[in-house]
Amino acid sequence: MHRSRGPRPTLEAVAAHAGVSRATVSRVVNGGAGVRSEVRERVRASVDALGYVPNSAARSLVTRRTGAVAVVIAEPESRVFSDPFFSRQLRGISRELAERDLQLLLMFLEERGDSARVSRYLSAGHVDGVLMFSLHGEEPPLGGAAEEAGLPVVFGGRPGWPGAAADPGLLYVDTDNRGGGRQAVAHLLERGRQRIGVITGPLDQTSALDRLEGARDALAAAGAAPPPALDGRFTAEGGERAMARLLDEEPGLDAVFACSDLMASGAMRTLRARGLRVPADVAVVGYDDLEPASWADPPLTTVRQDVERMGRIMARLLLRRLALEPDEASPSPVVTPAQLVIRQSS
Amino acid sequence: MHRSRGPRPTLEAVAAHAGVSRATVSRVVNGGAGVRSEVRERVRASVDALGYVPNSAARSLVTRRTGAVAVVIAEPESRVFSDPFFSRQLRGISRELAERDLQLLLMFLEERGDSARVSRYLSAGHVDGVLMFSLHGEEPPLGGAAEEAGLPVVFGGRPGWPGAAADPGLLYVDTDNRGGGRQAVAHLLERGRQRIGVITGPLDQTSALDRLEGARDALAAAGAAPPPALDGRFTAEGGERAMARLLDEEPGLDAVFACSDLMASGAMRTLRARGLRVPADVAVVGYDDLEPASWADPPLTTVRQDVERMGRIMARLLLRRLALEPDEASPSPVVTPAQLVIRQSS
DNA sequence: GGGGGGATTGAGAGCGCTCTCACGTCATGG
DNA sequence: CCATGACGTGAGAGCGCTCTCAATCCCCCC
Repeated sequence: MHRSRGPRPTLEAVAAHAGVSRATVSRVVNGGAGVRSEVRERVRASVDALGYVPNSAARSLVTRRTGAVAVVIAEPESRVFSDPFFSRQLRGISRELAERDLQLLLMFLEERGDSARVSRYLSAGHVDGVLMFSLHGEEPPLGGAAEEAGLPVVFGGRPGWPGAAADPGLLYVDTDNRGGGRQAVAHLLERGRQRIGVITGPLDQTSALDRLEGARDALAAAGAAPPPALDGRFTAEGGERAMARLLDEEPGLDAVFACSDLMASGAMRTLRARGLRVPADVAVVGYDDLEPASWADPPLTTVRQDVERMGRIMARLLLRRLALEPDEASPSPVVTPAQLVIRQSS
Repeated sequence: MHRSRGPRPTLEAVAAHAGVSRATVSRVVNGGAGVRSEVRERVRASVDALGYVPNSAARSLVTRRTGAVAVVIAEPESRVFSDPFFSRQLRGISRELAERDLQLLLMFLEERGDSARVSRYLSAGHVDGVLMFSLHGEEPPLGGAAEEAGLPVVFGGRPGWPGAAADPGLLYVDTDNRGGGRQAVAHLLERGRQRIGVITGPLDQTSALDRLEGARDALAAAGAAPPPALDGRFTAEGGERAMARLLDEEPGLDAVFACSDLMASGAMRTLRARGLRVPADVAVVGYDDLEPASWADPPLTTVRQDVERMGRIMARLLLRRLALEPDEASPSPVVTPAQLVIRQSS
């Protein structure tokens, strides 16, 4: 029913067509409360007849709402996409936002100049709120810019910069990385492994650090010494190299906890290359439970986190900050559980 | 230098601060042409002092430009993210857009209702153009809505709906799937394989269809019969099942071309389960050259496509449509090459 | 039958910005 | 010395929408 071509119809045009005022059309378009049903139907008919769609710029000029939320990822896209962690989280976010008819705006913060660009964008009022993934923990990245612009922010993953822990207004969603690390190593201990190595991620990320801490917790609880640990940089190649060095440095090693499935896959490559059997000679536990983890040979024991749910929760926290979600209590950070999935590699 | 808190400063405020008119400030903010350098500097100083950032809603209300481009993916996010094809393409797109200071707006079109939502969003003038991935080929998905709203659209992948081929205005970027399929199978033939099976993707996607056609081309060129082909749905499980059926139905099978690496990984699982060696008993070629392809055991021969470049090209085509990129010739579809990467699985 | 009150509706004032035009103000050339 | 531009600047008209506020209408009850 769209009268196509020509300039898009405005409220004014619809009003004229329906024989009412602009205000009335506006009311109908925005829910139609307080308009006689007869008039409402007439206006709706005109809207359809003309193919009217509200101009969002005009609308948000006056409402100061954009109906969009930015997801800022301060991480190279390569990492983001090679790591299903983000994808799943994004899916959760996107689902949650879609339900509220909010748009998701994805922004990558990769190179130096990007920061200024993104910052400018956020300040320009394109979005109502920000979900931020900033994994490298040095300093509050764009938090400043966003907050200055009065935008509510929710972080994905526990922020690691100094003072973050002390900031009561800081909102984030994280998984229980420490608990996950603890479970992984406790499991290896249960299986009777004696010398357990850890392949960690970059320790400037709280997730990497927490998993290592969890591993230490488990060993400490069993009265064992802290494990030898090497950084595998969360990549397959890093895992490969770290495994090699661990084997060289710890001759009796009979188990390894790799803090990501990617690193575990690299580690298994090294083990295979050296003729070591998994799990007979060396047991391997990963982290993440990516899909490929189950294809590995042997299928990988790993730690699963409900990442999609984390995404949803992030979105929900933001919505509460935006006060779209009426809720009495002021929101606070959320940590979701991690769960060991036992397969054949351990 | 930002005077924070309080309402954000407007042009008016900057004008007052600098002692000039709103128009002059606007000129300075938008490039500063035609303003005496002395005045320009004064205005710039005021902008800094007040921390002025233009209100994008107000701006695009009058300019009818938003500075944003939507990427619409008519595919479940699960698929999108499990398939690095998209991620890389997105990276290319995002890079290209970032260089032009355009924002990327990612939208998934997953469930039934999403279509209306996205369509509404596009019509609402939130974006200047659309990059659309619509793989299932039945009908022009949102093309209608976008075009009706006067938005330029570039498709990722050759659209497959009836009449698409005939539409001269249709802009898309694709890889040479047919050529890739041809290379894969030609390679297997060169290796002396006699009975080659194909595990295809869903044939309602042009990419899947083209790869199969390519395989047929290669066999036809060698004077061989068309290959047995089964749909593996572009998933690892599908590949597993398809491989099993192929083995059952084609006893002498000594090679398989799986039209995606995921399916190849599934196929290899089946082969391993049946005690068949790769490549001694059955050679395997995949498609995509995902990172995990090289971790496989043995590392997977596959077909690589420069996906990131495809993304960049898509973005560039759109920019030309938007006339941001001055260019004499009217843009036309682009097909990028595919390249066989030989590893140990064949 | 008249008054009160709630439900509808319309008029109009902006939201913050861009852009056209008209209005100086100088430097130039006849 | 004045017409002629070129250049710089400001005034003001919207862009399309929301929202307040006042006007109007209708219905009910005394």
